[in-house]
Amino acid sequence: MNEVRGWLLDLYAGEEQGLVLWIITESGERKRFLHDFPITFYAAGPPDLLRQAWRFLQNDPIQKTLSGSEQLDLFSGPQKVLAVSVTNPAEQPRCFHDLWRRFPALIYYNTDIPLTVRYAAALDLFPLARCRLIADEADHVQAIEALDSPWDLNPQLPPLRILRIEPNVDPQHDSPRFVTIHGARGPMRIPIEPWRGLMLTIRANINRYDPDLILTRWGDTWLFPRLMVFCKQQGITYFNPNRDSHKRPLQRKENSYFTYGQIVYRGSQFHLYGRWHIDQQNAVMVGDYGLPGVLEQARVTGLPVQEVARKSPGAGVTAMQMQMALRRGILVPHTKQQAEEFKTLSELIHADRGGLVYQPLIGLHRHVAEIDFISMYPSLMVHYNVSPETVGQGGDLDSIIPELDRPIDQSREGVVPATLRPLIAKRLALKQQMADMDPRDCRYQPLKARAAGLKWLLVVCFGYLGYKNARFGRIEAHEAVTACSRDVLLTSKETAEEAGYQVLHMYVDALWVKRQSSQAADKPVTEAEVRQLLDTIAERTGLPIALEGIYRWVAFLPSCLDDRIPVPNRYFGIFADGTIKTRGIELNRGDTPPFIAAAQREALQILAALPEDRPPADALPEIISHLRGVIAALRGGQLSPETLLITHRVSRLPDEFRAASPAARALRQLAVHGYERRPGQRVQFIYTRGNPGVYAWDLPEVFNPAAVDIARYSDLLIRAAHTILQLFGIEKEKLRTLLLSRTIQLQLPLTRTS
DNA sequence: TCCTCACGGGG
DNA sequence: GTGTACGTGAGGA
Repeated sequence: MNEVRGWLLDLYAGEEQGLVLWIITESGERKRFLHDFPITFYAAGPPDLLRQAWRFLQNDPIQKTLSGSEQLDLFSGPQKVLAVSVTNPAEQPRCFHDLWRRFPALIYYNTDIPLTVRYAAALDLFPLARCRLIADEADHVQAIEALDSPWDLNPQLPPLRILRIEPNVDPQHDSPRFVTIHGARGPMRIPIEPWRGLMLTIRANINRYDPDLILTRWGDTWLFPRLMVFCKQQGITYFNPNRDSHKRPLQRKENSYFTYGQIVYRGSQFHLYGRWHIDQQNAVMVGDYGLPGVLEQARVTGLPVQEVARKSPGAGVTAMQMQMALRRGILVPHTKQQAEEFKTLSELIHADRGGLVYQPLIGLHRHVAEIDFISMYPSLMVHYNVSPETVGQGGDLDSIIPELDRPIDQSREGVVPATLRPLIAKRLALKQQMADMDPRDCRYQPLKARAAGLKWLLVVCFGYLGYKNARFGRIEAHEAVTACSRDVLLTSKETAEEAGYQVLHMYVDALWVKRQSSQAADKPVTEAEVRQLLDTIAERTGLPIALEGIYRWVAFLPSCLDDRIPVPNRYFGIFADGTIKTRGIELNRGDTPPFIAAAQREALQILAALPEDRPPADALPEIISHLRGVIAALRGGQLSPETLLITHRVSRLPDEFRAASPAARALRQLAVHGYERRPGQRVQFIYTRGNPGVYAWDLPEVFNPAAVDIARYSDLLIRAAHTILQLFGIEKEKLRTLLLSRTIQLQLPLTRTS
């Protein structure tokens, strides 16, 4: 018998039996173990049908044990079920599938739970867990235990060996000539032709360095698929980037799927066994929270590292809820795998009609404090115990939320709040550590990435609650949360008003307040005063709340179509420290050409640079002169084509467009030259004069700068400038003259705002 | 004026 | 094989 201490690196079903575990030992070895781990799933239904199913399974050659038992359904309580325990995890999917095909009328549970999630629920062992195991001479695990927990704030992680491989250019648009390999030693450049040489070099590097993680760019969509195709053509069987030579890498096809109200493109995937492969170009969220965030998510969700790197956080939330259900002995219903997330982006961008939206007072306001609830929806779910199985259960009707016409059972913590509680606590604790640290400290960035990884799990969980296809979703629970949120915001408004503040605006989880005009409205409100208000609100609502900041001034914008109507989410302002915050204006949009976003930002920076005691309108001459400079550069052809690029994410194939929008015309241009864009991918173009009015970026022919549609870009610039300058009473047409006239007008017709 | 299409957060 | 918010704004017919 051997005792081994180390970290759990990888876990999957073995080909012949049990689970395969890869452990990075404390002494630095990478060791493969086998662990017997039967997988149980359940079927419920009429007794005679269950008896037929039992007989069917007895005649099926897959090794398993059958038993009758009683398990808890989240909604309908105890159920008599047939338990099917498949000895070899690799055979469980097929066993279930055969049964399901033969008995589609039965209700199935625990059929599609990821292996790592089952393992975490059964043994507290999650990806990257530190563990101690005892194995026999054949490396079969006899006993294993965790030495740390997903909720440890600063766990000790294994030292990972990382091999980086990336081509010199984007293979989608160009033909790479070499790849750079960065491993044990410094970078080396390997020519792509001949592929045989490239394959041998990569193989040699993998063998020599034995990396735990191969970090690539376009490894999913280009490098590995191409290498495999090459090897197949040449009849080469010895190239295997896995650490586990018993298995071939797992390839998944590219797809476009609908989620959060838009089409997302996900390239093909190339997963390894015994080590990880992450393609930074295909791991959508990696840019947001980086490798530390991915590892953090793997630890808390129990999903494999390679999966969390490529999936959206919705999959992580589902995994956490499944794990919680397994731990509590609650059945996880089988649903055919649909879109992985809630269908709307609403909770993400605060546009949910369920959340309270207030009409702001249009115009510029001085000395305004913005107060935000922290992770408001998750906090509400925990605070009010909102869960699919608690809403509408027990308790009396006039319970906690006046607006809510149904009770929420408070006798036991629900599955969803129980899942969220440690997540919220951990994120807050990490943020607390960050607050006590110098941002230049090398430990700061990883903390931030981990906190961001957790934040995303919290953000999507609310959407899941209302998603009818989610395992633990129920629309009533979703409504309960939004009802609670409105109640909380209204309570906050009352509290603020009682404390002598005027509430200028409220938006889902934030409110903007200033002193009542009777109370020396122009005297800056102090942080200490607002903190007092915060404490009162936190006390009355029971929710965590934070001061986003105190604005020198903030401007709420009217609708572009009717300047008397305010829109709730278009505003900008300058905080006391000079920081700019903007929402919903041109520079926030991904489809604004970079030079326009930059010009708008510059205008705001000029405003921010103004001494505090001067009125904002004093910045006008400098802003106008700056914008005139931008127009001059545009006319003079001094702007690089890249800064003129408009980026759109297209929702359909070129011939599926009903309207010849600029993006559609750019797509067609690309198609003519044999360049393909799948729905969900980006297309970039420049407005040009004449037909077709666009130049699609990435076209092989050279871009002619003389073709740029200067009038059109001027219009876009004027529009963006007007968004800011309308506050100073400058009409769009006046602005056009100010910016476009060839002679400089010395007198600026300015209306001062009070 | 109507229709189509795309965007949106936070740190 | 997946499902289509909602409000706003832009561009084209």
